Amino acid sequence: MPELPEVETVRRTLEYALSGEKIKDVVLHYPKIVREDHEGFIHTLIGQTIRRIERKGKYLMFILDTHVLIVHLRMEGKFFIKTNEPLDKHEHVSIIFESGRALRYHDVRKFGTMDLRTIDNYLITEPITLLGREPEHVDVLEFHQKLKSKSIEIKASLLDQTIISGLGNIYVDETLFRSGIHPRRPSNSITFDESVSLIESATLVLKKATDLGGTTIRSYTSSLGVTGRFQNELMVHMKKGEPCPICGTPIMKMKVKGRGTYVCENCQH
DNA sequence: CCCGTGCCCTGGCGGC
DNA sequence: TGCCGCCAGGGCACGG
Repeated sequence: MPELPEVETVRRTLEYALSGEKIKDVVLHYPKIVREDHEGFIHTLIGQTIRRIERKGKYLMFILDTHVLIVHLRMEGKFFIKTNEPLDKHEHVSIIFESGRALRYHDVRKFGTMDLRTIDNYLITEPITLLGREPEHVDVLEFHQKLKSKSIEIKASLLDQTIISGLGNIYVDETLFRSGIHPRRPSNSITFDESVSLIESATLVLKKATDLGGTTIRSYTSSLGVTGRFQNELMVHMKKGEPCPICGTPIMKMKVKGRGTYVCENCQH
C-alpha cells in the first residue's frame, strides 16, 4: 500500500524517466479509474508534455503544459513504462508518448483514481485542498488543537489525511510504537508533549523509509521494479507474535478503525 | 458538524 | 484438486 515514501519513490523514478515526453494518445482500458468525463480527459491530455512530477501527501501530480494529472494509487496502483509489450490484464490506463513508449497504470484492485485540473487551480481545488500538512511541516500547536477536538481513536486521526497527510496503515503503526502511544487512545487524551513526540516519530519514520526507497511487503513493488528496503526496519507492523524490539513482549495484532493494527501492549499506553 | 459503517475490487488463503 | 467464503484497506458517500 503506497504511502508517502513509496509515492515519493515513484515520483522520483517517473520524473527522471518521463520529463519531456509528449502525449500522443490515451487509452482507458478500465475507464472507472478516471473520475472525469472520459472523452474530455483524453482530448485534454493529447498533445501535452510532461514538464515535471510533484507529490502532495499520497497524490502524484503530473505537471503538463496547461493541465495537471492527479493520481492516487490507493492500495495497489503502480506504473510501468513499456513499448510494445502486450497489455497485462491489470493495466487499466495507457498513456502513449510520441517516443513510442507508454506509461501503463496497473492496479489489481482497481481502487486508484485519476483527476484532471488546470495548472492554475490544481492546488486550490479538491482533492489537494483536502490535505493537511505532511509531518515534517506540521504546526504542532495546530495539530494538538485538532486532536483535542476529536473523540476518535488516535490511529484514526493519524490516518485522516485532512489532519496530517502522508501516513497510511504501516507508518501509523510504526509512528505510534516509537512514541509509546496505544492506537486505541482517544485523540483528545493526547497531551501536547505526546503530540510533539508523534510528529517527531512520523517525520523520522517517513524520512528513513523514503531514504530506503519505501517498504516492499505483500504485492507492493514500486514502479519500474524498484524495490524498497524499509521492510527490514519495521518494528511492529506485520510482526504478530514476534518479540517487541524494546521489551521482548510478543507483538499483538488487533483491529482499530477496521484496520489490521500491530502493537506492543507493554510499551504503548 | 461529528462519527461509524459500508462500499469499491480481486487475489490469496483457510477450510472441507 | 476445486470450490466457497472471507479478508486486505484509502477515501468517500451516506445515515444517525
